Amino acid sequence: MLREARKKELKEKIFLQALQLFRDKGFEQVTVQEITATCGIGKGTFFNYFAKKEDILLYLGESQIELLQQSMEKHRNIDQPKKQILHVLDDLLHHFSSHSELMKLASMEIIKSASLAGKESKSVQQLHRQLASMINSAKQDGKLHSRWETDIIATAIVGVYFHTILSWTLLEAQYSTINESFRRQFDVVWEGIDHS
Amino acid sequence: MLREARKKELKEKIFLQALQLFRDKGFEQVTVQEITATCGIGKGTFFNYFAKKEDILLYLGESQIELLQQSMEKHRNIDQPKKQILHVLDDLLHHFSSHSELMKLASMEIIKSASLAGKESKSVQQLHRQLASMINSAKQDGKLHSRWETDIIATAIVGVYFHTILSWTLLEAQYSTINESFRRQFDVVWEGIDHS
DNA sequence: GTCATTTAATGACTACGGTCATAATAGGTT
DNA sequence: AACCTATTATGACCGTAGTCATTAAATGAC
Repeated sequence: MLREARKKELKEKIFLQALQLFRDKGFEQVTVQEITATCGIGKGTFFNYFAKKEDILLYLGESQIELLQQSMEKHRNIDQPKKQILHVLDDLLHHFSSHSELMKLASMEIIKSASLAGKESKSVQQLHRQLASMINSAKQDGKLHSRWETDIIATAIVGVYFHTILSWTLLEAQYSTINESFRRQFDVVWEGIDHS
Repeated sequence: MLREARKKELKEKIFLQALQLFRDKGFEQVTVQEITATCGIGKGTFFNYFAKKEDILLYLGESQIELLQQSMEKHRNIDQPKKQILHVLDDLLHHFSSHSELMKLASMEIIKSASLAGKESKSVQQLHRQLASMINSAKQDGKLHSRWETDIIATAIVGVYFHTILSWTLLEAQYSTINESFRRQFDVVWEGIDHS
């Protein structure tokens, strides 16, 4: 149906224009009026695509899922599960670092909406799911021996990852610092996971 | 000066009335009008004391500092630094648990404002400082031997603590679960800290 | 007590996020 | 084409956070 294609196209347009404006002027300084004017549509139309202004940031978080999948594809043939997961998460961290200001805001919104809704956001769920799938494969291929259930392992890793992101937003550190800190934390956690 | 006393008194009144209303109806459902009406003052007066409605939540976070100091006093004479710190942080967690809804919101605001301001909030700074002071005392008394600088140790512990808080807001878990998880994480970190 | 000055209180006003009833339009049906 | 229905666009409108010029009050000097 053409309808669907148009809808998605317009949503993408609103999303991209909004991001550009946010980058230029900062989230708070951009009004919904401004976004819609830039897109050549009426103000009300915005809210047909995003329930709240903040939802642009949630969508940004969700759009990282694509990146995640690309990265998993890229590192599909790495043998050691630890290395594989580390590479994937490092890709995410790296991307995060190159758009840090907006990504920080997006993280806040993801956490906030998750804590208000009492359930995890789409993007966190996805990360969890993809990690679980990597871990399961590794288990089945005999590359990982652990007494923990896959879900528990995935949760632990997501926890470390988010802790890293959070520290970053708080400490305003460089990518190299954060990455280093992440690796150290990951080492500790992995030691508890892998009983090979 | 009487001026100062009155000011503080009114700020406290606004703060307490606002908290009560937030608890009754939820943060979003309470208007500034309502808060000021309950206090018998004009709407504009609110903003002489708190720059934003959200700042009530930040103030709530800061008010935990008192609790922190009380707790440190209470456990001042515990010999082992590990036990001492664990007791203090457990007190904080426990208090957090008994006002969890508001404290979750407050945590979000603390993190948010910290990430926007690019620096840590008062409450986080205080926690860091007090931990550092405990650690330093322990070092000087020969009760703790570590190759790490005091600040690094304090940062690591604050990190674990905040990770715990964050997990809590995301997972909607019970106090006992969270507390258990915190102890485990703390054990791991402490192992890296203490080289006695 | 009176005047001057600093500080706090106030509510009309502004700007923006979000709603909603209505208008426009696309797709399908005959 | 003519009509009907479901979907999308729209901007007037509403409620509220936050501003600000003005008023009121407190403090201090003489």
